[in-house]
Amino acid sequence: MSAVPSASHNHILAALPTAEFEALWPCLEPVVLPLGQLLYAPGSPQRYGYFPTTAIASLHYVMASGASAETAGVGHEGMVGVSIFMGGNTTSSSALVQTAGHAFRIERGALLQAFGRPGLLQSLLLRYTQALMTLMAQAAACNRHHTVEQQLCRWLLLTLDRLPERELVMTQELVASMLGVRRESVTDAAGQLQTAGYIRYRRGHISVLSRAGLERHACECYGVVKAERQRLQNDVLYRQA
Amino acid sequence: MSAVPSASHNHILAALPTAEFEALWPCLEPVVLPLGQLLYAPGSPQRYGYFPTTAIASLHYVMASGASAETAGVGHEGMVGVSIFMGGNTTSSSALVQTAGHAFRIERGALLQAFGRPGLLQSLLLRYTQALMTLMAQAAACNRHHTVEQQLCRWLLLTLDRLPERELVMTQELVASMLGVRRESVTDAAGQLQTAGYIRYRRGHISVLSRAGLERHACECYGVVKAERQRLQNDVLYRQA
DNA sequence: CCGCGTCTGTGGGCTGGCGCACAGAGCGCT
DNA sequence: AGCGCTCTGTGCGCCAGCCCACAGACGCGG
Repeated sequence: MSAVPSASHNHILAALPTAEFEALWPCLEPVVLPLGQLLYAPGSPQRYGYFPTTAIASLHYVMASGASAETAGVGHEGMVGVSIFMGGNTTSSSALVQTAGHAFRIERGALLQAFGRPGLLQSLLLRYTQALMTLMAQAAACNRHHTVEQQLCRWLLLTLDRLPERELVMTQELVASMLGVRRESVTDAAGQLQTAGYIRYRRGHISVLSRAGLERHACECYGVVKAERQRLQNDVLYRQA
Repeated sequence: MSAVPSASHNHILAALPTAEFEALWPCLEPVVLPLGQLLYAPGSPQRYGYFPTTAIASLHYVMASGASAETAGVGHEGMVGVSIFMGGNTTSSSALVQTAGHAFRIERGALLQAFGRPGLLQSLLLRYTQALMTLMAQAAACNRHHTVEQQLCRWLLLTLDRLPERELVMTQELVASMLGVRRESVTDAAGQLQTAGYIRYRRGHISVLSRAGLERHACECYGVVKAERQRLQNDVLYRQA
């Protein structure tokens, strides 16, 4: 995590035409995002937007009781803080860093200004927001209908897709809070997967041994999300051409 | 359902300045939406956007198994088909008419054009889309953590808020498919509420006798959604001024 | 006014996930 | 090397919601 990854690691920034990128560049500030950092608290105004390069953020909805659920994850394919340009100033969700890493952040005002200028950025951001809605819709259905084990597989795969390694740094407690389930349920499910030989668990580190196995056990949601990401990516390339 | 309600019944249309509304008006076509009509199938391109006046639509996510879940409802406060201007052409959700009534529809191209013109419409639509995301995020959490009875209360109240009457035309089967649960679970929950004297059920008609009772039994989500709607409404009024 | 189709109520068995409580085990730190 | 904290494994009892099957009940159309 020492060298700052290039801005082009973020798909949205990478898709911008040179002129637009150069106009934006002075407003982008590289930041390190440590595991667990809260990027937005629900209801509070958002000062910055974040374009992750190697970090992964997780959007959560937190209820009055303290129970919560992940509604979407954001990695290098997207941006955290869409409500800045969508209007309304605040979200009812909170965003926290799920995997430590780098990102570029931009001040609220600068983002608004850039969004207002005609150009590709606006349509990229809107298109991404649309993809985010798809994720959320699916999270709702997945939460209702799929088992914890299926969801764990899906979640592991989605996280893995955004990482260079095959190992993630993550306690079961944390995974549980991501999925919005008990820690013990995760222990159970992870135990199954370990017995099956798909993963190996050791105190805050999960190594994936068999993607294929996980994919077999994951719910359909994984495939759908992956396809949507691909579609988004294609759109971006197409527009860039 | 005979006379066509005025376009001003839709909050977005009502909030437009006269000039903008008049530019849009020729593109708006009043339509009657019968119960159960499918406005969008998942994955297929969307030809029209809809601004409900008295109708209510329901956005569903349908899984491969056929199981589904409501991700958000859309009434006179909003618009169906935000993905037209957000980009990406299709949604993975389907939209169907949950309560028969009227709406104004607009062709995809006309909507895009109107959205592209600088003016209030664009920010109203974006602001509304943001509210929609809030709904979806909450649906995800609510599905995970709250009981069917709580969700039924919430759903009844939210629907009631958009209707002039205190009675809704709706079989339990249909309610079940909205909530993404079994019909029997709805029968159970509705039975409880009827015993408590909050509602009266008769073959496809639900009469609400005590809002207060429902509100006590609903999960916190109802209050949150209502507050968000209010906030949206205030934004709209503010911008108009 | 009668019959039939649809909608609603009920019951029993089953399972996934929750809540709680506690035992062991790994890792970091001194 | 040893201590202590946190993370992980396990074992209960419990309940909500699912699946399945069927009986009654309402209401519409002939």
